[in-house]
Amino acid sequence: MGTRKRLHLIPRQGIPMSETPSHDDNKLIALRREKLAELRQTGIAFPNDFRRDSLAARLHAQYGALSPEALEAEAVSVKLAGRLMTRRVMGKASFANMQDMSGQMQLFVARDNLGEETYQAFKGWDLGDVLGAVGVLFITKTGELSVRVSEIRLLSKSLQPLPEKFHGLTDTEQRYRMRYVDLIMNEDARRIFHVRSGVVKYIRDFLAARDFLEVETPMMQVIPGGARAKPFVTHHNALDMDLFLRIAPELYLKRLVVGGFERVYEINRSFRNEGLSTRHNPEFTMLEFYQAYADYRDLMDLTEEMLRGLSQTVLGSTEVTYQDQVYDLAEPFRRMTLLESVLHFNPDLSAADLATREAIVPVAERLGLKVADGDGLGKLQTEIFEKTVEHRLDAPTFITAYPAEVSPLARRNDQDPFITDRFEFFVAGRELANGFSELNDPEDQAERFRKQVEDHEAGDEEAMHYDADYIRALEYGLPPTAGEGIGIDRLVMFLTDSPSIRDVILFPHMRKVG
RNA sequence: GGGUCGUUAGCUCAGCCGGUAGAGCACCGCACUUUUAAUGCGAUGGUCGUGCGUUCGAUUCGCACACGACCCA
Repeated sequence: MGTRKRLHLIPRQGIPMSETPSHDDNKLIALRREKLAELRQTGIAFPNDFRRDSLAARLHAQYGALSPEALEAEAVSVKLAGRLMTRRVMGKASFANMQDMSGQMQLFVARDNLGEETYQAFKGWDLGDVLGAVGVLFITKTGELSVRVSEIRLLSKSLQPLPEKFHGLTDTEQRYRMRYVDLIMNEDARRIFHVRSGVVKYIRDFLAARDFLEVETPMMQVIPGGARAKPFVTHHNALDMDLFLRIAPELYLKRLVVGGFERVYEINRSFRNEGLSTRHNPEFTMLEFYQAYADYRDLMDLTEEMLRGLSQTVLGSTEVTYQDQVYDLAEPFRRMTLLESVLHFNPDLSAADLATREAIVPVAERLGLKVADGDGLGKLQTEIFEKTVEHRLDAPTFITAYPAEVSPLARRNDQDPFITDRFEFFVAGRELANGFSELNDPEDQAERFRKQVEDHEAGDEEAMHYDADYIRALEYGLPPTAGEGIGIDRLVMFLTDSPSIRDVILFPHMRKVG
């Protein structure tokens, strides 16, 4: 019971409602509870009949630039609602700041405008309380747009004291566990999730304008497919069967292309049963889209256009600052093959070192990679790429020509069947996107599934399963198609200068409190 | 999984060589009708993450555990 004093802040685990103590040993909360009890006795403690007609930010935009005289002449009446954030009491008059979804507005609250009784009540309210205020706009002698309040009411009593007004809530653990407090206190947290919403909206608009159809495919799957990853398992009671949370929507989306939805996309969660880090959350949001009669080159062009427009629209600029580095998305993205990039970043290696399994094994071992008997040339090439190149791909770069061995769902290259028509997109040393011309040869796909099953049986937990229904779908004929996945969380990290994926997920996964 | 660091008042943080803990904000009281980290005066608030050890004595030293942050695989 080590965190006794933290129980006020961290939600209790496993305590039934009925056992929740009715008293608080914290004086601040106890005092607020007493005030609430008094409210219950004198009337409706949580009224819901106040209607606002204005938002703080809109008023600043509309009236903030007016002269005090011009504003006074307009006599603008407003009704605002929001949370009391600060208060400066100077005897019979006070200033306060109220925060709504758009921003903050200063209130001038004076006894002579409200009457003694309401003014005393106002002084008894607490920071964090939700208020409704009616009044007239004016500009203070220090030049701040404010409301001269004529009526003010308490709408929701806040029992929990807010963090300190100047520093806010800074402890990362508490920010993630109690995101609601983080959002109340930290402008930057609000900004990130506004950007995130803007990113998703832009992508929907971008794809809708190009005739893509948004769909939702199963998140609970009998056969988890579409990626190399360990799935979560859950259980369906009525059917008495295990189901997997999806690791990717890919195979279902391609079934829809078979069905004639020639341009489809989905933006939603996938789940991968791997460790937590600043780059991995067990559930993450991915955009996947598929376009018939297009190849991976078309998608590289589309990706470039989308990211450029996205940055311009959401951030107002194609220049993105991430961790003190500036990336200009207006410049053409670099393109190189996987082998070219390995040679570029490993000047001591020659093409011959990477050309055969015999030559590459000692290279891999020298780099500290574990080489298994089943690892072919393509897998080793890719592992060397991941180890020596990936984190150094700073400027926006498409890497192409991934080996077929590590791309079981991608179409082989016509000239060189060892590689596939695939790319991954990197910026700031991180993979943001993965796309390829789809493998639509059902016999080749069946063969590659069989190879995956062999790997799985040999102990590779991430290897894919054989999906017979997907093969049957391909046998009906998948048009030549290209598809791509973009990690929305990582994209938002990049656009919001967030070092951790947890900064861009509202409720990131945390270990439960002891 | 390994390493490093952190956990002290509701929040943000000090706390030296081991002697039962301080500040600012918030809260409470008083004063104050244009403040904005309001101001002035006064008061309250602590199982120092948890457990075990060393010691006459542990917030401080050691070990284990919990949670978190960063780095590595």
